[in-house]
Amino acid sequence: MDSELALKTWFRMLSNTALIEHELRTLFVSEFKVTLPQFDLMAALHYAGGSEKMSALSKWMKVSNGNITGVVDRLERDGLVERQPLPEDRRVKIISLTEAGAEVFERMARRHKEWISGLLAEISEENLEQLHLQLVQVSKTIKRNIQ
Amino acid sequence: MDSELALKTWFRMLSNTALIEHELRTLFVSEFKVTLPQFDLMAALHYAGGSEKMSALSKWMKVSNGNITGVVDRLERDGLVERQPLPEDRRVKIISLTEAGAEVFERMARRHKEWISGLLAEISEENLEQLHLQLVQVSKTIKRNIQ
DNA sequence: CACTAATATTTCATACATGAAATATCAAGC
DNA sequence: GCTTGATATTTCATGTATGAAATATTAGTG
Repeated sequence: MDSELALKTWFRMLSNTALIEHELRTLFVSEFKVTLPQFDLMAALHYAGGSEKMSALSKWMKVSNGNITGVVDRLERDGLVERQPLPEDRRVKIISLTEAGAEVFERMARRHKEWISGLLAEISEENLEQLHLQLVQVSKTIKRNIQ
Repeated sequence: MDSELALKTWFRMLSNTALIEHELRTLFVSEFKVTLPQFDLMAALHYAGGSEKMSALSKWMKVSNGNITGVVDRLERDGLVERQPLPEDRRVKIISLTEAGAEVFERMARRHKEWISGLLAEISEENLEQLHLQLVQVSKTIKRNIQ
């Protein structure tokens, strides 16, 4: 196995990801004053049907509990999400999108999709399909080699 | 152009990168007590021939000046790099790997390559070659669409 | 030579990110 | 009912990250 090729491929994957992330962060902040982690958390809430426990967010987003606390703090301060108690278990906090948060999220999700497809626009459907399949394979391989 | 496919491909690229980065971070910290950004900075110094100006590091690593200051502070504290003045321009600081830093870097670079090729081990040479080529194309496309 | 521009680095306020410790609550078994 | 252990969240110390302001120095211009 050619470990130089593996390394080159990894560096390219890393730099592509960094480029796109940097661009997305800039766009989100300038158009919505929302950071990427904040958008990710709102997306997690959206796909969970609107509300979720702190611990479930932490697991889903694969970040630490402490991290979620901070991101939710700032989103709450900005009126995009709210914390509610769960009567039957007073340890739990339920986080949900506020009305304003849900409205902003819809607009952000639409723009996000436009931005991504804009960045990858000139890649042919066929190539993109093939790339996606390969990335799925890579994902399986990595997961096998990590556990 | 299928923007759902573009989005799926992006998510897969992002999650693969996050998985590998997480694994590398864990391995670097447990085996060398060095963080990923610290390794990256040492790698930049190594490939620059051993020493470099702060501003050149910032440009090369595509991070802000303030960030470089902090990473260098901690590497200096741990004895892996040192700051030296440049007599002919007293604004400049030259950062270089110490003897200890260079020695540790050699070991880290070797392990890094082993880890990456280990993670991607079961991917055939042919598939890896193809993936690399596609990622290079993606890189060109993105850069065209960002400027 | 004095003034202004530009360049190099650090400092600051803010926001992530981690893992470990602290706090609060619940659940199970005696 | 009380202890013990598990679960949920927050707090803390540390290390990235950004962009803007502050500082120091150099270079260019009248």
